[in-house]
Amino acid sequence: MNDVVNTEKAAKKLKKARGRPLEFNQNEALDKAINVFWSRGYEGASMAELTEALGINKPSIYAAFGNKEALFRKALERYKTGPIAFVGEAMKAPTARQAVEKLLMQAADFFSDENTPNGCMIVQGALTCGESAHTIQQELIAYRGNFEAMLTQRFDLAKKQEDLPSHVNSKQLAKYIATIHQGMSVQATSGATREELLAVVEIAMKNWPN
Amino acid sequence: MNDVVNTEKAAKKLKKARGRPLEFNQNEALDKAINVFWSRGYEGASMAELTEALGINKPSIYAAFGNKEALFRKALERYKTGPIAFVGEAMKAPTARQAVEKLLMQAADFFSDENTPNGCMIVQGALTCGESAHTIQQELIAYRGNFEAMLTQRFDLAKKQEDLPSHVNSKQLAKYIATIHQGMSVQATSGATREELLAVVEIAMKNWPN
DNA sequence: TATATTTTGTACCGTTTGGTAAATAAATAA
DNA sequence: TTATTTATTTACCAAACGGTACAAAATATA
Repeated sequence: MNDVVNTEKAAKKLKKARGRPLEFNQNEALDKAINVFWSRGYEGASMAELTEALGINKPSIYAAFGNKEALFRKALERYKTGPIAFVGEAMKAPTARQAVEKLLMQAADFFSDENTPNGCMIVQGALTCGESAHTIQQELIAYRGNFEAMLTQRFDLAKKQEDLPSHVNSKQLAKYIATIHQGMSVQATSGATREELLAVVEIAMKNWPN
Repeated sequence: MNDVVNTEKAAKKLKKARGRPLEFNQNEALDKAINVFWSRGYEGASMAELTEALGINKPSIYAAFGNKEALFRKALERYKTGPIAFVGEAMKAPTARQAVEKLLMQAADFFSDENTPNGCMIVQGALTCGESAHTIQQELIAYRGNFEAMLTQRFDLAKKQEDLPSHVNSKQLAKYIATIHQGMSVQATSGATREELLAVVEIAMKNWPN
């Protein structure tokens, strides 16, 4: 039985849990939570609605995830590595221009996807809110800041590779792209179609530095 | 006394009111309401906070404005003709390019003004929300639609005046400008400075059709 | 002065909010 | 079997939500 030394985490996964087993899959529950927070925003999503969407009783949610704030955070983290994983992928394109084009075109698809809420959870999760949501609001601002920093880095790299001219200001260009991206999210939330968003991308890409 | 026939409205203004006079100025109260809704959003602004900000007791607010929804609508209407009156003014510039440049540069100032909440009330008033705010959410979407229609009209006019080339798609260009505008609002809400926003505007204007 | 009319302040309403206590159920370990 | 551990269920909590009843106060009219 005790033949190999395992890490605590591995042990936890291998050993069958001691008490009554969970009756739901945590990741599936998080996926459902993502959808509620995504369409309602942090404040607009009530625990009652979350409870019903997850199909789990409230005390089970609290036992598994902590509280509403912690649930949002975990949903957000999963949102980042799931639905919007394409963002990081797009950066790997050979040129900065291709990276941005890929990012924005995929965003147009993603924001207007009829199988998911429109727009971006990170933009509309808590743009404005009451005092009680202030922490979450700040965390989302930080997420958007990281997004912009990622773009800046990509452009700095492109300049080193002489893929972008040296006179380009990476930060300013990144903020411009982020602005388009966030504007597209607002547009999608308001009902803009995939085609409309793609037309916006086409115009936005016309002034790429050369 | 009854020497001239007045309209009902005029009569109401001339005749001294019959009962106890209002102890506050309705427009000043609306200005304070604008600030609360602007920074908190419709749902994030509680009647308790509004009551305190307006310096009026709740029953007086309800007597004067109806309910929270009606208060928001009246504040919004005043926001349109007050703080953002510059939007309509900008359209009067001699060329479409100048109109847009004026619009976005003034928006950069406005969104980052330290004397008022950051961003735009129409964008962040109810981007996402619970069911109870659905009507307000739709009304704000309509407001943004009107903004875009105004831009489209301006570009159509410019095409007639041969100020814009005939191949330009007015609707698409309008949506591009609206996207930038709304993205700037998100950026300002997240802490972007006037200078940063102006840099975004400069890049955005580089690809103006010629 | 008396009356009608309107606003104000206090104190309250039912509902919904996020969150939890406590008993029961389901599993493992001894 | 019995004890231990964990999850679920029901029922509940205080606080905050939007909204209002009602009496007192302030004005114009008669």
